[in-house]
Amino acid sequence: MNQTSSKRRATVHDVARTAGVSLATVDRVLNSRAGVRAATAEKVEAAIALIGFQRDLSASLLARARDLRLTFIIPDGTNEFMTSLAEAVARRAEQALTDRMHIQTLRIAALNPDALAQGLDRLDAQSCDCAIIVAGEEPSVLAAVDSATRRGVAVMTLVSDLPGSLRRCFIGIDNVAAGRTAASLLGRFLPMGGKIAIVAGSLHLRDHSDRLEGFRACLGAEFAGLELIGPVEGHDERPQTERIVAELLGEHPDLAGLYNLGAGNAGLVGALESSGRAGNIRVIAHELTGPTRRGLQSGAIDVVLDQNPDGEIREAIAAARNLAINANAHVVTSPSEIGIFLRDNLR
Amino acid sequence: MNQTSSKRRATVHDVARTAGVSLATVDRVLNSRAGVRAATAEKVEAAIALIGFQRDLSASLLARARDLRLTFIIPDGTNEFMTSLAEAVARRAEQALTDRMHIQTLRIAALNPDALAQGLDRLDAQSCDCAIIVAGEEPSVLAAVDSATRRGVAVMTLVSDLPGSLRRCFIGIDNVAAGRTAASLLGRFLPMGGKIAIVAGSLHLRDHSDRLEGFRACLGAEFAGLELIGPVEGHDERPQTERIVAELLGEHPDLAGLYNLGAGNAGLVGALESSGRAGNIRVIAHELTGPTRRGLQSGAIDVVLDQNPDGEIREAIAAARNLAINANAHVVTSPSEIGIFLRDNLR
DNA sequence: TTTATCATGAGGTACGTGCCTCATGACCTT
DNA sequence: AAGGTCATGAGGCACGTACCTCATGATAAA
Repeated sequence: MNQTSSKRRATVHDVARTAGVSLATVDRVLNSRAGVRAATAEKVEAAIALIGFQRDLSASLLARARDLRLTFIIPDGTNEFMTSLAEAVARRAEQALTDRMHIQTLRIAALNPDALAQGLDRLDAQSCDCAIIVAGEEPSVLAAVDSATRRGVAVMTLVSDLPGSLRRCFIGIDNVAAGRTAASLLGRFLPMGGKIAIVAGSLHLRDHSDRLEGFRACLGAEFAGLELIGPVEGHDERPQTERIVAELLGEHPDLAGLYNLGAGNAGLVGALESSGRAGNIRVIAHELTGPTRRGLQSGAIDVVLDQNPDGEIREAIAAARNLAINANAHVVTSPSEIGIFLRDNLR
Repeated sequence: MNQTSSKRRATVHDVARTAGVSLATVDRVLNSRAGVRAATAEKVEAAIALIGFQRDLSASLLARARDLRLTFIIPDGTNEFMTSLAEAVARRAEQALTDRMHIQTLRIAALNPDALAQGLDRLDAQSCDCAIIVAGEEPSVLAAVDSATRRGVAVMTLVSDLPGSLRRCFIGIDNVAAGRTAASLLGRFLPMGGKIAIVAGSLHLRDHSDRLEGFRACLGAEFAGLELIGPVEGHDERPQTERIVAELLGEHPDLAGLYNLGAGNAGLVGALESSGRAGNIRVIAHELTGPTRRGLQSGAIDVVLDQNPDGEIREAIAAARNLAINANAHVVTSPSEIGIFLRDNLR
């Protein structure tokens, strides 16, 4: 049974006493100011490690009379998932004020790596402690991430990762697992076999290709009785997706299942409903947004795999606070949970 | 586009100036100390509302040189879900120290309302700001919750709610929705119909009866081709559950699906595996624990519906902080997300 | 040796809030 | 009118950290 331990939390005073130096020196080390010999700095570091000192972030922010400043950079445009991400940020921003955090959102033209890079370039350590970005893997973006990191602006990736960069951590789901999950559900939904079509946004997007990989692997290994059609690309846009889904439906009157691993779900639902076959085909899509929600309600979509924007934003904010406490800590973030929604557990 | 607003956050000084009173008076109102006329207090309240003052929790805790103290009361025993809840609390407790929160866990004999009530009775406002409890609906518990609330210890319910009490909020999933979700999945898994058995822990537990209600409603409305057997009760214990599942399997050689809405999943998996029919029956269970995880891996269980202990604990802590900022605020908490796990998206 | 440079210590103020003491003046009671 | 009660104001100290100035002593450069 955990009893209330009355052990006092270690403070800078304790560090000073343990290291045998003055408060001023501890302060210089903690805030990496000049004027400390390497040997002295090491004594201080050792004392910190010994007594397990952890900077009190709140007191620190209070003393500086400033907030922790986070900047979210989220693609602008018609993608409903990005909109809901931005909304989740906004919701969280209010409460965060209470914890001395100032959260700013930048919407930047989707699929425009240079615009994103410029946005990152404009951030400086004086006005932003941490940037959280949703970005594709492009050279100019990678360069901007590394440059921002070196300027003292920590960068975290959201939804889609940038493994080769200096980003401090990634917040998002395991998209390979998401693809496997879709396959595993569809496989169970169709115990007698049949044709399954795959629709993607663009296979140049890492999350999309990861989902495809997982989907194929699981289907091949566990549900050999299913025949795969596609993938065909709808570029995450409503009209294109509607057109290609309509074509698929026309070409395959016996289509049994459909997996849309990208966006453009308004088009997907539109095509299904005007074909008159909504409800007769098992359909799995991604991201709980207006169109997918309506699809679930009407029965056109069976299952939606989701990223839970609110959870990811919370996670991102928590990670940013940890970074602020210990700038060179290795931040560990486990992939967030994949949300699975049916009509019956809509939130 | 949100630009960085340089508006300063309102402080007690601003409240004093706006209300035309002194700092001391504002302080007396804020901390409900005596010696303020009703009319004056109202002026202060009005000023607070006008300028949107929010107490800075961190500074407040700092000034009092103390932590926010939370006590989790979680049933002790063999129930693996409760263990994982307690583990989630422990994980969170470390990080919480950074935010000046001290988290204590009390494990109390499961299904023992009087022990729980005594535990609550022992908490006083001097040593505990908020209690978060997992409790069944019993008169002695309800009384203890109300008494604790009146003593100044806020109480929140976790997993299972106590609607009639003075508890400040409930953190948990919508169990009726969980039941509906199970039915909806099983229905899609068995498009050709068949027999489905229901196993419960005890229908006197509110969460169990809620799940049953949702399951039946959805099945009746959408999947009329399925025949329902049970519910039979296994009292959340391994041996009893194993026995009754073995009996069910024996009596129904054509069983197509099984829904265990309670615990005791080690017994469920054991019975399925020793019958040799694991994998041939679609099985849905609750709570991602050791046994259900193994069941998913081996294929004995198809889907696990989960409460996500970590998420619920985080939610509870956030709600407790809000309560601390504004003791008489109406805390709104939406039901947490129902986690749905297959072998393919295990975390 | 003298001077410059540097590492370090001592101590102050500030941040927003809680909590304390003491003084002042208004009102009520008799 | 004298004494009492009560609401309120003024101000200080504390919490843990940041950041500043100034003094002191050590070491290196001239």
